[in-house]
Amino acid sequence: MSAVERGSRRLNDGAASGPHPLRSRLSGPVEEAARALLRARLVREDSSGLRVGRVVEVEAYDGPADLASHARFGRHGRTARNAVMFGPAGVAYVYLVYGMYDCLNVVSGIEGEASACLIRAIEPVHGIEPMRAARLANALSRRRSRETNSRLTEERLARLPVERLASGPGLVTAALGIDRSLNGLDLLDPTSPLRLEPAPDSSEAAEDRSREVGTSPRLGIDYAGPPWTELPWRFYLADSPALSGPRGTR
DNA sequence: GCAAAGATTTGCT
DNA sequence: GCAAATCTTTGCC
Repeated sequence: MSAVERGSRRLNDGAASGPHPLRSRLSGPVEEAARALLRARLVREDSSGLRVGRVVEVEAYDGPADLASHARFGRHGRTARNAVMFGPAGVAYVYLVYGMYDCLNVVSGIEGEASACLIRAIEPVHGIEPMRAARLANALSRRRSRETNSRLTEERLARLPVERLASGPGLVTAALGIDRSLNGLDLLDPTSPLRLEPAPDSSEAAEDRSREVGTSPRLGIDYAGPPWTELPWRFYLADSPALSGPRGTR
């Protein structure tokens, strides 16, 4: 076997690797991409170990015509920030919102389309304590926490239920240690330090598949105006305790 | 070069 | 329930 052939095989199962199981659906219409992301595993592998979450809430953003999308900027095309949105499906688009929180999107559709899905919440599956530690480090890095009472912040986070560790777009990135340095990363590459994997073929995943999908308008996009504020482009597993809140539909 | 606003979260009233 | 925190990006002068 040549080095190239070895590189095209999975490290652990030895089977030939075909196209990524999510690639086809992520390359389709953005609503289908959003539904494909529900139940998928978001996997973070770095110096603090392995962290895995089940995607339970996403929002679809449909390219430059969608006035709620960052792809609408750039009168004559793309801007420095939204450039990766115009790339192929499966690329990470990470941006800073409100000067404080990083948000993770998965680029979808075909190249040049610039549609993407915002990961709004995950249910922690593995690496709970590293997630909690990352949330704490993130909270303490903010001036507000330092000036008020870091002891209280610490105690609150220590008691925070597992399903609240990543129950919002800014909390997903905090729990998994995701920032803008990961912008442009290929989430469909099984060797990426941040990647997407299909729900495993197990009884646990069978339960996942029976969970109902709910939809609602997207949150926090009043600036876009109708019809964009009305489209039911937020998708979530209806029974999840990890949905974003308190503003979210719980 | 400058002003305005933002795909959020938290803590206090 | 409301407003502050915080800083990058964008559009316009």
